[in-house]
Amino acid sequence: MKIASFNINGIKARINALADWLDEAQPDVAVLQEIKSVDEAFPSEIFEDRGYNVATHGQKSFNGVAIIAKCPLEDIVRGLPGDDADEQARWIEATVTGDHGAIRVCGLYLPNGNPAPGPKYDYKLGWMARLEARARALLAEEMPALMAGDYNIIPQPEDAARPEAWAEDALFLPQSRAAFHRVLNLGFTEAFRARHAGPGHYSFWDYQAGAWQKNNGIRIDHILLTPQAADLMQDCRIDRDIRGREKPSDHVPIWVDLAV
DNA sequence: ATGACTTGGGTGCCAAGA
Repeated sequence: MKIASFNINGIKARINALADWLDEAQPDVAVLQEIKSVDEAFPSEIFEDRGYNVATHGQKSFNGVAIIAKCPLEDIVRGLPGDDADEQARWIEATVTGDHGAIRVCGLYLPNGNPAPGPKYDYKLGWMARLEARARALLAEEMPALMAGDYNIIPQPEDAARPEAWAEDALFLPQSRAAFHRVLNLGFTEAFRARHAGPGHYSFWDYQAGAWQKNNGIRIDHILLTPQAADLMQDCRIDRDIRGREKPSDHVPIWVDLAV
């Protein structure tokens, strides 16, 4: 089962690029971030025409996440637990079942947090504390599960072409990275790093200042696997070339192949 | 050191992104 994550930076602006990617990559499941659409306006037909079931958790203008799957989406939950006052649509999860069993799939769009320090950074750290709580509960289930999405975290210096440029940024501050590693160290496997070592692997390139042409990228889209899911991993890749296409998102897809 | 792109809506500019 191929499970992908893709921050599409606006569903309306990405319909053609997204349709092309779906036709080629053929993920069985995908979590999408930054749909920037309310649920009622989400163009589900481009997915349904290709045999996907769709669940969205959107809001007006900003954020918004979705999950699509060629199999049924069961037990859909919208919103990250822990703060009933949080109105930002950044979390969705559902259970999908393949030929060899079920897996819980969580899609997330972690807050950017800039400028730091400030209220946006406080929100990021608070959100990550809630993520840690949900992560602990997932591990306690002792079943195949994953948390995939735009984490807005550069885990290590090798995950940025120019780490010095990010020293004061909310994506790379020690406190941000520590919060990410606290979640990871609960017992998750970071799928990409379990299979690919070394620098030069990125999932985001800024639209500005020729970042793509200079390969000035960062790796901020991640897939975290529970031990039961990690045992099933067969592959994990970043679809880098997507960034060079017509009207691209500033992120590219990352995906895992699991023997589910 | 600074600039610069792209998106959606609060529209002909603005906030937000990372």
